[in-house]
Order: sequence, then structure tokens, then C-alpha cells
Amino acid sequence: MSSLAADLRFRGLVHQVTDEGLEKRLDGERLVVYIGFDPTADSLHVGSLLQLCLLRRLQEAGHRPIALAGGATGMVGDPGGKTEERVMQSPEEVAARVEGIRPQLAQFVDFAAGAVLVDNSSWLGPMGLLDFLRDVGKHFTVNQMVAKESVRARLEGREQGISFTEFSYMLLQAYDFLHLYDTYGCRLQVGGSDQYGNITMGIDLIRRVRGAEAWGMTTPLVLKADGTKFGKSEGGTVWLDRRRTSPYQLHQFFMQAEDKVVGQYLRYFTWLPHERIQELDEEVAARPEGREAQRVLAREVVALVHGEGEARRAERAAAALFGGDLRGLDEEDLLEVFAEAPSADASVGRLAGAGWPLVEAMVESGMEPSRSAARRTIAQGGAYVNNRRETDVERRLGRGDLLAGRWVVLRRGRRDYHLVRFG
RNA sequence: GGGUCGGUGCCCGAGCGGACAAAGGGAGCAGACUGUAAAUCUGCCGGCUAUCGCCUACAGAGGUUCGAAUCCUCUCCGGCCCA
Repeated sequence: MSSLAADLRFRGLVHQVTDEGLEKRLDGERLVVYIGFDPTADSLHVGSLLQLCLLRRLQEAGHRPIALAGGATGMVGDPGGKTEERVMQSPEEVAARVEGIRPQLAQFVDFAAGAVLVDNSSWLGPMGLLDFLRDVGKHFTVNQMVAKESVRARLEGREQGISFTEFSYMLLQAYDFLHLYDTYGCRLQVGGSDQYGNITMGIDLIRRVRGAEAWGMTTPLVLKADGTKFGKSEGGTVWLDRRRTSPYQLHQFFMQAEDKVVGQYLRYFTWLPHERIQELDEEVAARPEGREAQRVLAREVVALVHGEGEARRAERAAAALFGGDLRGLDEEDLLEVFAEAPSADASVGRLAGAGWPLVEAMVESGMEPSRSAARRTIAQGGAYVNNRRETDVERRLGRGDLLAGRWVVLRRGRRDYHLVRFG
């Protein structure tokens, strides 16, 4: 990699920097840099992917990355970007979440090459209130804290207000930065654009207390084509934990990226060379219906998160399901799809006699929450059996519907597939 | 602590004794159009139910009334003002 700064610029990863000279330092010095991740759940989701990738990019360029799990800050809740006070979680819950996140963070950095994984509860936990007030609080005025965007929104919003607890969040984060400066010589903090205010607080603290210079950089907010938040799909949040979002589902999520944003996502989430990305940009412009860029993006991301093997499997499963005629699929294909896509087992006995009502099959496969919902879908023309539309609410599945002797592929809408295996 | 305004379905938000499962918008889902895209248009959108209908819902608990999201009492939670 010739120039990190140039690469980051090409990928559109730099939103704001606290100092114009930072780019030169990124290329000319070896910095210790940290990014924090608060445990808002026991898994990270694609919303954190940009930061995770960035942390790795920084390490690859020769810097030393610190991934910080916010075991302490997660107890408090960042008011930034929120219009309401957060619900507090028990210490046990937060600790459990940190444990869930830890391996995910570890996956993106290389410890052998010097990366560090820390949990801020290890230093904020034992810190006494009085020490905190004297050592940290004393260096900030409420005036400047109130002026921060994250707080002001809550003060002016006035439907909700803000608790002192959340108000204090920025000080905790500022202290994190100072602590990492003291123990690792960390002088750069990176975060999402909503973190800018918190980052500058830490920089101020380091300057005041240690007389040292530190820097900050933020990344842009990842958006969907319509400008709304990235990271949700039909099933809700898209997680990095395969138990919550399977590799196949993750693959589908990126496969469905809008034309307008695929190029940006390729820059954010893949390590493809610049020329290759530009090539794909042109491909989207020339042959959007080929979805080549989406295919590459989906494969790259799944490979990054779950490994090369999963990426291949997810891709094959998708190709099989979206390929058209399902009767051409053999047992092996189906087994693969079965393992990847949402699936369920059922007894062959149900197909005997009059057959198994499709409505029930749709509910039991987990595709629909209730018989009413299933009926509605069928009535609206959104239900398919083995890729053939079924509009008869009374439809029953029989032996004749089996593929390769024991499978039925249910589909809801354009792309929601569920497999049922009869045994 | 006092005063005052408020808490409505996933979210925002109207309703202020019967016509209310509750206007409108957003989100979501399905359909048409497509390319597993976007935009647009149409339908659905508390749960169960073939249908009639039944059940659960307007912060919580009681009460008034033939009848309450709507009135009264208390409780909880929040905003603002005062102390």
C-alpha cells in the first residue's frame, strides 16, 4: 500500500479530521489508534463493519490498532444520535455482551502484529467517583458540554430531557482516550461522524493534562440509497454473528444493495484494488441488471466476516434459489441450500392423504407468523411453492410437490426463501 | 415539594362519552413494473378466524355510566415553571 491517506480518500472513509496535518502523519508516522465499540447487544452488526474494516486498514498500513470494548461506557449509554434516554442494562448483561463482541473485534485485527483489545471497564470500573470528578471533571466546563450537539439535541427536544448519567458519557470517553494515551501512547481516535464531539473532548483532556497533541478522525455515516440508515433488512438488524444472521442472509443483504450505493460499499467493505472497483462501477453503469458489483460485494463481505468457504456456500445457495427452475436441483444442491437458507424439517406423514395445508406449512417453516398472515400472503399473490405461484388459499402440499424426493421450497415475495425437508 | 402540561397501535400523531382496532403520515409486507435495484402506482398492515365474529389494546389500578381512549380518583413515568 503506497499511501494510506490516498487509499482512505479513494474509499471515502474520511469525513472529518481534527487536524489537516493528520493525513501526512498517517503516511509518515506509526501511530497508535483506537476505535471504541459499545456493547449495545451481544453481537456487532453491519453498522460497525466500516469501523472494523478501518481498524484493519490502519494496522495493515503500519499503525497499531486498539479495539476498545465499552464495558463501562455501555453501562451508561451514549446520548449521541439518540432522542431518548437509554434503558440501562444490568452489569451482568453488559458483561455478557462484551464477551459476545470480543471475539468479533479480535477477528479484524492481528494481535501478533501488535494489536490490542481492551475493555474500558478495566480502568473505569475501579475508578472512584471523587477521583473521576477531580481528575477528569475538573478539566471541563458544563458550558462546553452543553454546547455539544449530542446534548443540545436532548436539551432542546425537551420531550425527553437527558439524565446526568448520559450527560457524563462524553467525559468517560474522554478519559478513555487519556488512559490509552498514558498506557499505549495512543494519539489518534477514530469513530463515526456522531463521535466527533466525544473525540475532541478526549483530545482536549490529553492536551490539558499531559500537554500532548492528539488527533481525531471520523468516518461518514453509511447510508442506503434513500438516505436512511444502513443495516436493516426484512428480518431486522443484520448481525455479524452467524447465529443471528446466517452467512446466506448476510450475503443476501449485500446482494440487494442498491445500484446507487454498491460502489460506495465496495470501497467501504472490501479490499479490492482501486482499478477493480472502478471497473465494477462501470459495470453497474453499463449492465446494472447483471448485478455483478452486488455479487462481488456480497461474496467479499461474507468471506471477510465468515470466511472463504461460507462465502462460496452462500453464493451457491443463492445461485440455486434464484436460478429459476428448482426441479433441476439435485440432492446435493438442496442440502447446501438447506444448511444456508432458513429451513425446517417436517414429517412425510403430513403429505399423506389430502395433504398438508400450505398455510400450515408456511407457518411451521417460520416464514409466516400466523395462519392469517399466511392466508393474506397467498391471497395477495405472494406465495410460491417450488418457485411456482400459488393463489389458492386452500392449496395442500402432496407427494407430487417434492423435489429430489424430500424437499419443498417455499417462497414468499420476491426473495424470501424457506426450505422444508421431509423425513 | 408545589403548579402545570402530557403518556394513544412498530414510530410520529389526531381523537377528548357511543359511529374506535382508533384519522393522517412514516416504517414494514405483498402485488404491478423491473434487474434479488431505485422511483412510481395498488393492496395489506393488533391477534385468532373461511365468514359472522371473538379476544387483546389508547401508561397502571380502581370508579362513574346502558356504554369510556375520551369523565372522576389514586399510582407510576416524562416535559416545563416555581420552591
